[in-house]
Amino acid sequence: MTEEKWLTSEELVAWVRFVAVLQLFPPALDAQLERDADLTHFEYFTLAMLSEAPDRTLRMTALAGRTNATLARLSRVVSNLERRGFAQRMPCPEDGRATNVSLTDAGWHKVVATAPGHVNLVRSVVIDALTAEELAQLSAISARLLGKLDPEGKMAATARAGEYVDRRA
Amino acid sequence: MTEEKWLTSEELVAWVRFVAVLQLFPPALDAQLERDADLTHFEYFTLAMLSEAPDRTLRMTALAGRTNATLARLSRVVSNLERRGFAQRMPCPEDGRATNVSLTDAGWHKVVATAPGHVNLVRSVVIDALTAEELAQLSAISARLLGKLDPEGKMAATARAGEYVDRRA
DNA sequence: TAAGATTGAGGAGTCAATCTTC
DNA sequence: GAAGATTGACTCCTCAATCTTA
Repeated sequence: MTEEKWLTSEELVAWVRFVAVLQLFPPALDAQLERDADLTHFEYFTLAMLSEAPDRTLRMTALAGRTNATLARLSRVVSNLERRGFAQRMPCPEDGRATNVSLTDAGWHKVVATAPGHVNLVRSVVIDALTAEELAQLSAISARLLGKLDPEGKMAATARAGEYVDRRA
Repeated sequence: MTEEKWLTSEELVAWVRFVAVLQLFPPALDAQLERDADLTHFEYFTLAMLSEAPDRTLRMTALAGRTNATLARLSRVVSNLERRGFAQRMPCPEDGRATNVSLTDAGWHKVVATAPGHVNLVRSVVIDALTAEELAQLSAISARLLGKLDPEGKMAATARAGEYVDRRA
């Protein structure tokens, strides 16, 4: 407010391009997953995070952190996944206030069946579109931005990062 | 689908970090603008694009391109801006099918009053958080991604990129 | 028939209020 | 009182259908 500093033209171009990416990328992720698996990207990401957890189970709050979501949003999405048979809620034995969410067998199979097609999209739009050097730069830049967007690191998705590991073998 | 190629661990970390940015950044933009100006980021961006246009006027389709939005979404948002007195619709004289949207004086003042605070957010989260080199890398990487996300370049926001120029003077 | 734009219906997200357990 | 989680009310977005003009 009191700064009165504007953007140079290079800064401006960078920002407007980046905003366009922020606007166009999420719909592209949703489109592929809804078409091929009838899942939003957020639903897929939620199932993927559960599939990586011990016993394929997490508390609501922990899952909210891994998916960068509010508890209110997650609660509705989990209800929906539960209705479709992909997830299941149970009271947490250790803390009566908490709720545990588990991936069902059907949910596990859903992730396994959906992952390859989704990875192909990620490869084609990001991984293969950039040089190895650029991808490393994107990774570093994202880490810096997350430092500002989530200073306390509550959103722990970054830490584990096992979303797309190969589950065959 | 038929590729069966998975991600290396470096690729995975880069992707999960970037997804977190995609999830956290838009809410951060909305929060600042709604708090300080009672506008969503999309509404602000729409007003800003109009403020850069000749006569502060654009056809709906052109404005949809500059804002990376569908016509259906834009139509509802413009109705809302019109109701609040920031924009105004008029039939296009040259093409009876088309609609022109203009920024009103109130809309112009709204953009001018809102821009400084928003620029401060952009500076603090992106511009000042990155080195000059990283910002240039982000710009180049964004351009590459847009090439995949919008191959035909219909979303023309990138081309003009005058969103945040200093309008004093 | 296609292009430009709008709208109805339904789904998804947000904020604030609420309930229960710690 | 605070933490964990859910829900009601409202807004926003999407898809498909529709209307008008070219």
